[in-house]
Formats: sequence, C-alpha cells, structure tokens
Amino acid sequence: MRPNDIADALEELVFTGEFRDGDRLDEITLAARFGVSRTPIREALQRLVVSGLAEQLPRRGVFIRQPGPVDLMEMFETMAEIEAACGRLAALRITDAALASLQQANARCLAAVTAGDADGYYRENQTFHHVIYHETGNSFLEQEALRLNRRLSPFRRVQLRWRGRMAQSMAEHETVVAALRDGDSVRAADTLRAHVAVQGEKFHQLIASLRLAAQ
Amino acid sequence: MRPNDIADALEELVFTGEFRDGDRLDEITLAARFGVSRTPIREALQRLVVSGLAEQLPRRGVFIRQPGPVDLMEMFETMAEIEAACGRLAALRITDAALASLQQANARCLAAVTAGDADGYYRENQTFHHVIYHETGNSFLEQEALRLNRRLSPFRRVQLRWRGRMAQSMAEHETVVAALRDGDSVRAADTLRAHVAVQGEKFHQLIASLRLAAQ
DNA sequence: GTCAATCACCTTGTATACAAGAAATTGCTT
DNA sequence: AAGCAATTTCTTGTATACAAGGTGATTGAC
Repeated sequence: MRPNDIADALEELVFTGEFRDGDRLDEITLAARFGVSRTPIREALQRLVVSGLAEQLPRRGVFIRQPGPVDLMEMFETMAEIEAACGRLAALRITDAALASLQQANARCLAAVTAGDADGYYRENQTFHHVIYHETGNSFLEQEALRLNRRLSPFRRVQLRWRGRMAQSMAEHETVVAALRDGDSVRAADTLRAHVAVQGEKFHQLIASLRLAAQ
Repeated sequence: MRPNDIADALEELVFTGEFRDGDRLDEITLAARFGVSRTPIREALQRLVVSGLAEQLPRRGVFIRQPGPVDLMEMFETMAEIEAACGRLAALRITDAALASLQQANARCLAAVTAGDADGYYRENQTFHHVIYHETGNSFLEQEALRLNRRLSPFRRVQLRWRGRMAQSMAEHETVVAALRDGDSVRAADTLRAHVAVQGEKFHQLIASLRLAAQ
C-alpha cells in the first residue's frame, strides 16, 4: 500500500467517522495497522494536514480536525460562490451534448426520487454538478470545484435524508438547466448559488447532521 | 531549517526563476544544499507537489511544473471569479473602518503611481485586495483567495511594469470602492471581476511576461 | 555502423536506528 | 495527602541503511 492510498484510506476513515474530532493519529499504531513502517504513514499524514482534514502540532502529533458549524457554513458559502462562478462560465460555453447529458442526469435523478433511492439520487446529483464544472471549459476551476465538492460530500449526503429535500433539489436543477440552455449567465449563477447555499431550514438540517456525526 | 521553511525556500526558488519548468528536484543535491538529510527534503517536496508547483513521477522524482499560457489563463479566470465572489460578499458585510482603510490603501497606491514606485504600488495593491478578502467575513473563502493570489503573484508583478497599467488599475480600484460603499453586491462583483480578468492587451502582456520568465 | 540487450550505476522509496522534546509516573518534600 | 520536581518513557523528527526500480552506457550481434 502506497502513501497515496494510505492517505485516501485515512480520509475515508475520517469521513466514515471512525476518527473523531481531536483524535491523535498515532504513527506507530497506523504503521502496524497498514503493515508498513512509519515513513509512508508520515507522508500520508502530511497530505491530510495540507488538505485541511488534520492539524499538526510540532512534536505533539497530528490531530483530526473536523469542521465545526462555523467552518461548515463558511465552506458551504464558498462552495455556493464557486458553483455560481461555474454556472456563469458554463452558461457561456456549454455544448448541446453536455446540456443533453444534464437533462439525462436530471431524469435519472427524478427516477431515483420516485424510487426513494437516496444513494442513486446522490450519485446522479454528483454527475449533474460535475458536468457543470467541466463545461466551464476551465480545468483549473473544475479541479478546485471538485476538491471542495469532495470535502463537503459527507455533509451533503446526510442532508438528502430529509423529507422533501430531494424533490425540491430536483426542481432547482430544472431552473439551472433552463438558465444554461438560454445562455443566461447571470441566472445560471444565481440559481446555482441558491441551490447550493445553506439557508433557512437547510441550516438546521446541517447542524442536526453535525450532532449526529459527533455522537 | 525545518521542512516547512525548506518548502517555502523552494517555492521562492521556483518563483524567482532559479528553477525552470521541467527541472528535476534532486533530493540528494537539495539535502546537501540545505544541510539536512533527504527526509525533511522529501517532506518539503511533497508540499510542493500538493500545492501544484511540482509534479511527482513515481520512481522518477519530482519536477518543477511552471504553468503554461493555458494554465495561466485558467488560473486568472478563476481568480477573477473568486475576487468577484469576495466583492459580492464584502459589499454586504464591509465595515466603515474597512472602507476607510481601502481608501487609504488607494491613496497610497496613487502616491506610488505618481512616484513611479512599482514595488510600493504592488504592496498597496495587495493590501487593497486582502482587505476585501477579509471583509467577506468568511475566513475559509479568505484563505482560498489568499492561496490563489499568492500563487499568481509572480505573474501579476511583471504586468505592473507596463506603461499606464498602474493608472488604469487605480481607476478600477475607485469603482470597486464605490460599489462596496453603496453596498451594491452585483456591481462590486462585476467591477472586481473585470479588474482581475486578463483580457485584450493584458493577455499579450501576460504572454510576454511568460517569454521573459522562460529565457 | 546501427540497433538491441544486458549490466552497472544512480535515484527514489521504505525500514530502521538514533536524537530530541513532551508527557507521565514516581518519589520526595511540605 | 497534595504538590512539585526529577526521571523515565513514549512520541515525534531526522539521519542512515537497505531495497527496488529506472536510466544510461557499453558491448555484442546483425
């Protein structure tokens, strides 16, 4: 197992909640667990620290750093702004083929909603957003969007469990597609921002999901 | 010298052009240069790779990866969108004190322009933008903006050498301040995006600066 | 003379040994 | 018994030794 894979595995363990906020990631224990020496473990831990999932205190070790309510609000607000930017650029550049695939993803979303298939909805929702990132024609922005999207995915996932959220999200997707189809960059940005933003009831859902994760 | 400092020093060497695109960063040479063993060098190199300044080919080494024209265009476009987002939020939240410090920074910018002091202008221009990042009230977004700003700083710096650019940039700052003062989030976003965007003559300047750097 | 295969050397990647600092435990003092 | 200090132990940080893979050169064959 290589340091990259170890870092991915550790990320997964953070996301799934095996590691809690404040936990110290002991190098020796992890080395034993992954069957390697401390060296590749240290490299993996460094990656966690750089990506913001953990914090390093010199001569003390690295500690899991789960975002608190304020951090999450800030990250979701930033995500909303980045999605808005993606929508703005995509409205100017999206291809007909990509528009069609957006509508296909939406159709599959709808099918998942009616089937009550939360996992399926989550998957198709992801492709919907990924297509928009890609259609910015800006691979750098695309990567940044993917990075933040991935970082927030564990929290977005919990939100979908809420009654009626999937249907509402679907409707918002439709308005986004309409704006993109019309090449209306302002409307594309505004609808996407509103879609991603965490406000009103969604805020309470988010806090609730935090309490669940902290159990 | 600790890995963090070594990484900073290496970044600096990349920015100042001592390391060129495609150069391999030899662990042994660097270890000798910094008077440490390969271990802290490897940690520093990892940081460079994660931050996108270098590329790692397994069993081959890490290589400096200077952005090409396309990369730069994408990065500047992304920066423009992020600045626009910062302007949008700052317009809603900026304090009177911060507005005053923006105007002060602008005044010092003007003084630098008339004095032909490019370095002074660069410095005050940076504080101008940093204040806006901060006034988003969103420290996560602020950090992201600072990160990308820092990454692009070597390229922005060269652009200021161009005749008339400083005066034009100044005028744009004034329109930004006006929009922020009026709490007009749309205009703040639009003026900041236009200010940062690389279009028309600025595009040619950027390419020219690239050729200079590649000498 | 050129191309290919093999071999030697060099570099990266991993394990381990060593150094230095932090925490915990134990013993002493009040 | 409680608090403080010293020592011990454990962890991180760094250096070095070892393993594995890649590059390049040299030699041999066509």
